[in-house]
Amino acid sequence: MIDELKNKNNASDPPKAVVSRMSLYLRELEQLLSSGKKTISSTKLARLLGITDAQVRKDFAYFGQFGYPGIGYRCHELAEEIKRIMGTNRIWPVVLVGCGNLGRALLGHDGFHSKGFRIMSAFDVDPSIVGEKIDEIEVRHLDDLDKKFCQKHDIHMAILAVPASAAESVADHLTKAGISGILNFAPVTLNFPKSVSIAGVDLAIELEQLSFAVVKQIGKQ
Amino acid sequence: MIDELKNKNNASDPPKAVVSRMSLYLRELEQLLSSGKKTISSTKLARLLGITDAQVRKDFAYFGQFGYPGIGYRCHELAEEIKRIMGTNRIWPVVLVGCGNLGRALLGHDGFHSKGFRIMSAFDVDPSIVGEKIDEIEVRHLDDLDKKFCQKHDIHMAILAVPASAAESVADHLTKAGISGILNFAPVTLNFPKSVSIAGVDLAIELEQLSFAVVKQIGKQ
DNA sequence: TAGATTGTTAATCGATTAACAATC
DNA sequence: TAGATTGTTAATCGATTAACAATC
Repeated sequence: MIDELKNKNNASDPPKAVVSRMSLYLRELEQLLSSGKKTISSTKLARLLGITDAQVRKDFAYFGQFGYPGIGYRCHELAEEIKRIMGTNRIWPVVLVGCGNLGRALLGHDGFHSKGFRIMSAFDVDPSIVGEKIDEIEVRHLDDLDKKFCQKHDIHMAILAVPASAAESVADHLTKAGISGILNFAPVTLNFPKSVSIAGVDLAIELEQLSFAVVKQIGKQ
Repeated sequence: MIDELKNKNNASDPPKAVVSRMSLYLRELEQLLSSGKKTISSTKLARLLGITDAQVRKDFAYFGQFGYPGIGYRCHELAEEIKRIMGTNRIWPVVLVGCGNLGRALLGHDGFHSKGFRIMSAFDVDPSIVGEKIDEIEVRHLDDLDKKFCQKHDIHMAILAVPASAAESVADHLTKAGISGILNFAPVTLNFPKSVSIAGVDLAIELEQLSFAVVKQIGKQ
């Protein structure tokens, strides 16, 4: 049936919300492992995340069968499966573009390292910053970040921490260099073909969302 | 039980996804305004965000009627309405807890300031950091951040940039001080009563999500 | 007016939840 | 075996989209 084909084709393309929760499951599993837990049930994992047990099982079902009826999930095994699914069962070299306030903090961010992301080079266009050494990494000029560089160093991802006004043109530069994943911290929408994946993090918007919730909360008092 | 029913039926409680898009609309409107645009149609606004025009109109409909048939939306007016809805039509004093690498970067983050968020005080527990001055702000000991302090300075929100291991207990401290909104950068799930709103930003997870998309993309080649 | 565009209703689509046979 | 828990199907719930009368 046509519907069946549609469903099958969509099955290899899990909903964004599911993929997003996979990272949360992994984060909990790492914590469980570090506290010595060997197995976990969907019910308990769900409670940790404030969701339903059915959702946990359904989410995993998009990718395979990882559990043991009567037992639950083996934490280590499941964590490894999720890493494989997410593509974080390897080391990813990453570049940072924009070495201002935020960029510098990201350079030294521990969390990246422990998930296997290695910022192996940093770039800027400001002559007063280019050549500087930050955390053992010498800042290079953005011009050096070209197709040749990305191929040589197997670079597929960039962290973009430039001012809003520069974001679009720098992102364009990155895609021309062959980068297909951009973590964008500039407060702008980047409209690119879907062969380039863009994750946007707008810190001020996060606070704004909190403001909405807080106003609602204060109103209740 | 009655409260639960009320919440479910409460039309004044728009979906999270809608609230999240309101911030994106506002961001686009500010850009349109700065480029001199006076009005914008739902179709054009939708195109800027890669969504449908119907969704734009439906989203606004949760909060009221802001458009003019035949004309569209007046950018300035709509921006002001969204600010009012989000609660960012005022200045919010905010505190920062955790003055490490990331915390320092957040202290000087321009984006917060332009949305009206003012980090008016910073806290830590490390004796080698307490007393230090960062960006004109003296770091105080977390013990000083109590109910009295929050009431005196009208503090409702905190930015949490402490290590994962400390996050839960510090967040607990914050809620006891009367804070009802926490922007959490620690890579842990914080389970709190819903009278406390928590927005979590896990930078490593953002890269992990990108990894998933990039692996898929590379596979297609 | 004629063309443009909103606000809203109904239809569609997708995601979550409940239930339970299968399994260990 | 008995109790626990998965994987999956069907039901429910919610969100998005299409369509169009109302409006400027």
